[in-house]
Amino acid sequence: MSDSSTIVSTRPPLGCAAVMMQVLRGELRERELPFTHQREAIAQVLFESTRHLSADDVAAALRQRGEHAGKATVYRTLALLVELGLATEHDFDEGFKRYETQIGAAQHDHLICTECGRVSTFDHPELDRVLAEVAARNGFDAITRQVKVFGTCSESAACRELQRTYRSTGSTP
Amino acid sequence: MSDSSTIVSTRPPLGCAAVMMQVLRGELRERELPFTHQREAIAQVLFESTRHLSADDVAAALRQRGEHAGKATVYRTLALLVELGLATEHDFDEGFKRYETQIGAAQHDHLICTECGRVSTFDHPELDRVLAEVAARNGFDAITRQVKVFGTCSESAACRELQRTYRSTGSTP
DNA sequence: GTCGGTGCAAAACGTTTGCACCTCG
DNA sequence: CGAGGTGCAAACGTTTTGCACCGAC
Repeated sequence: MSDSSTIVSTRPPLGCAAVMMQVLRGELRERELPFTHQREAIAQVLFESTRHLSADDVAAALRQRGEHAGKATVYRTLALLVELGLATEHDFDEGFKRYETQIGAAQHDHLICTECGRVSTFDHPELDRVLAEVAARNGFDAITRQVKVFGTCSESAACRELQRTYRSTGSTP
Repeated sequence: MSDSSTIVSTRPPLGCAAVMMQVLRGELRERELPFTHQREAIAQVLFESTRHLSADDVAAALRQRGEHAGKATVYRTLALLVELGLATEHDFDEGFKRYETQIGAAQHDHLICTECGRVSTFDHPELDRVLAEVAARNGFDAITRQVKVFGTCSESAACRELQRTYRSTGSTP
């Protein structure tokens, strides 16, 4: 078992994209919804990416591949993927949403650097336990959760420098 | 347009509006920023409220008190309060932001009912410990966090009914 | 008196929608 | 062939901004 709460700049895509695409195809067939070129291209971009993509990022990635989809279609398709459980939507307080492949039912949470914008993920088993306990204690049926820790990362020299500054002055930005 | 009718907070009404106002006055004086009527009125509305207010809610509350502030001023003042550490901004995925008085440095987290919109708060000491541990392990300096659990509450009969349904079918919305 | 705040309207922003046309199945 | 998807532009709702005027200190 690997140490899951270390910085993994993202999930390994490995052969995942192909598998996810098969899942998508199946979900669409099951619902008798068409598997269009645009849906394939947009899903491909998301499934192959190791980052959290905005709708704009997806459109740009398509352009770079020589493909194209109107932004309405990008939004509609991303919403569809979320609805099918193949993607998750995140709001990192940037004024827009980001999307990420959702592999299986596994939840993971985010450390967001307010300096450089890097987002890293972690997964701590105790967190699941604690939140389940809180929900139970409040008669609450949890469906999904969002755990975001904002702060300063130690990935770049600039961020480490900032950490040193904050620590010595005891201040926070 | 924001629909404020559904959001209820379980945070106990504190008689600390006056105290918070004093803190605000002090912070402004320290920064040599003027303590205007609008700032006072907007802060008063927020400090006296036990709910999570949208900018629109604040404007409406002002109107009800016979006061007035342009929406630009409302937004600017709420941003100021956040910057001064006297308020926090929340995004409950409604398409707009909500604001809440921030008392001291205490963090608290939210259970959000996706059915009725009720927002309740919780504070679990273990959560602090777990998140601090995760941050430390990742060389991350945490400044603030957001923990949101979305699901179904048991406050109303309708929500309880829904819980029963989901439990028996094993499905999630 | 001076610097910043305020109000209004207009702009900006990400996102959604209406509608004619196209495509998958 | 028909249900549904797509593209474009226009609409949307929230938030921000430009600018002339006003008010706190």
